[in-house]
Amino acid sequence: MPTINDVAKAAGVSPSTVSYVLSGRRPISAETRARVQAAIAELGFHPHAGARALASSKTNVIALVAPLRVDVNVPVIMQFATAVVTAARSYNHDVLLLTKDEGTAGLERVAHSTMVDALILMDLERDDLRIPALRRLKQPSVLIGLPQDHTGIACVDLDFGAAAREALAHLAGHGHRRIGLVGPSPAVYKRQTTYADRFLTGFLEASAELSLRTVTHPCEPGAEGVRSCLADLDAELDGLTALVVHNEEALRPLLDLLHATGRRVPDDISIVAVCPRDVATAMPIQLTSIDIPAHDVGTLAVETAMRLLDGRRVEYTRLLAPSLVERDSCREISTSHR
Amino acid sequence: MPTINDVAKAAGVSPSTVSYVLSGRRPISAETRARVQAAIAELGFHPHAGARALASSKTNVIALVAPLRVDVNVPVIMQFATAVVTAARSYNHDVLLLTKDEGTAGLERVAHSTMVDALILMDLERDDLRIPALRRLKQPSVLIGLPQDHTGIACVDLDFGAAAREALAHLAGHGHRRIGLVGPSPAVYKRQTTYADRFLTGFLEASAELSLRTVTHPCEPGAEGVRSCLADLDAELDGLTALVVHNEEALRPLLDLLHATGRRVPDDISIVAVCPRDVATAMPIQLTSIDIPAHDVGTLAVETAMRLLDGRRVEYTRLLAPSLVERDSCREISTSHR
DNA sequence: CCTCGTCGTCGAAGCGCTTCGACGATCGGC
DNA sequence: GCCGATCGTCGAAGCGCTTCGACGACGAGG
Repeated sequence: MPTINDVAKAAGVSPSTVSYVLSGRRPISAETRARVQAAIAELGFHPHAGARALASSKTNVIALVAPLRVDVNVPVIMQFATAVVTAARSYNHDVLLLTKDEGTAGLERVAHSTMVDALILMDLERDDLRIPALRRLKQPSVLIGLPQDHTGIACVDLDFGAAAREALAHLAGHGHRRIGLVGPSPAVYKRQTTYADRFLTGFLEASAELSLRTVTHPCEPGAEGVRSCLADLDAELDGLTALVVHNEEALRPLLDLLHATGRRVPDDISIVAVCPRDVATAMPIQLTSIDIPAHDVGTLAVETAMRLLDGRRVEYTRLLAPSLVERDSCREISTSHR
Repeated sequence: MPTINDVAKAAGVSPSTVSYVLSGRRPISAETRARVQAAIAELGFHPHAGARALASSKTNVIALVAPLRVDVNVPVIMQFATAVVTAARSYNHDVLLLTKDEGTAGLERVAHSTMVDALILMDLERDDLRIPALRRLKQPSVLIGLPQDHTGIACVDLDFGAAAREALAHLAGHGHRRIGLVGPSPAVYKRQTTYADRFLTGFLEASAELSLRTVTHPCEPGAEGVRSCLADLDAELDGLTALVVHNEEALRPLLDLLHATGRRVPDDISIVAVCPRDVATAMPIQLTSIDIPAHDVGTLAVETAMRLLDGRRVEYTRLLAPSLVERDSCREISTSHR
């Protein structure tokens, strides 16, 4: 492996000149630069990352802390990860992958040993124990999610409150007045990931504002969970004409169940789902849905980290506006049904 | 951030002694060791990764090159990644996540700049262009998959040939004689990932050995693909009593289709699936399946990399034996049907 | 009782890079 | 035509660690 000294000799300059050619931090004559670049290319020189990190205190690596349990939301997590890696590369950074279950210790390990310049975490809980630890690190962090007290730490997420409002507004605009919410599983609420609450709050607010009759229920996984959730919703409010589904894994069994019980979508019942685009379109009926913009969120998280790294200002809470895409699962309700 | 010098002063020893306490490469008296460790704990010392890498030429990081397109096989990829990260941590290594689409250049970048000690790649194609590049690197690599010419590079994978044989043997053992294979999508064959061929070859061999009547077909994604695949199978061989399904995403629509057309599983038709355990059990009917042991493969890949790193011998081709788990989708065929 | 080997520790060199200060050369302004 | 600023380059220091050789001290073997 050639070093910067080899390059310097080959180009007939000093090592520092090579360094300045590489970093552009000082003016170098076109002629010298060309000679140096030729030498670099010829020798196949790549600067030693460790040496660089040591001398410059920058690693050009960011940590991504992902929940790698084999979970329900695997596809979404993958999308986040993909977006983060891709975006990081576009800023000439690499990504070190950590699992959530290394917890606080893992964060401190990579931060203290200067393996990374910044951290991006996903799947934050309401009172996430990692947050105080994060504050103590010298590296900046960006959260994908919105825990309770995130003062001083940048957060990026979909605006789930607005998403709920948009879902209801859409249905109300189509004449629906009696609407049920199929929520995430109780486990999600228990895990205290705040998006569930934010969605629910938005849902209830919009329901009140629009004077709707609504009813909400969490939904256990599996066909049985869906069955009982729907039964509960029906029991608590009859004449439901629409469902908002904030539970990816419930979608499929829900559609099966509706089909089996002869309730046609959208003729008898309309549905707005909150899920990634591809899930909405992979269903037997194309679902009108509010996208979970994992790609945008991941990219934005990286951008934010980069701004933080070069000392630019950032907004500490960025909630992306939801966007509803109409497909085939909602229909205008005739006035007679209202 | 305290340095090794701070620790040395606090403990009243020289920096090299601290280093030897950390690495254990030279004997240190119990007393000194205790003093040093106390100083380390008190100061919260973590060795600087870059400095370490520079001085020792070891980074304690391995690269994981994953196909991060939003693909069909997302859950399996996640399982590989999880296993690799977890296993790597157990060897005190971290994982740098690269995307497959950085291609050869990405590999060379991280290898030449000494960011990683070893590489693990997944989703290898038959004549993968990255393989010659890998051979030129000074870091060892381990492949998850089995490309054509992998001389000198360690490979780890499920033995898909044996998996096919096991599936057929199981069905034959239950009296089935006319069996169809629902294969991966044509895109998979086109992509030249060899597992599809290995499975198919094993299937045909076993079919011959067991004197079965079999028919095989790739299966396009989506309900329509499944419908036409099944139609083709039925057309080419009537009286099918069993299906081997080597296509995760086809499972769901296939079961729907069979249900809709009144063919009961397993009463009218038996099924053996090749898919991760959790997919098999998430279906409306628990599927007898051959597991894709992503966790084991990932762990083994890391182990192999570690052996390579400390110069121990490894088997250059490790194909894990498949294991079939009986669930509810196969039944003994009565002799009258044979 | 002397020697040799081992144990425990130290000091110094060096890993490959960045960056600061210095310095000659060049150039524009008056 | 002279002075100060700017440009382009160099040398050296130093980032924090590992590792090699050296060296007392000490115990065992003859």
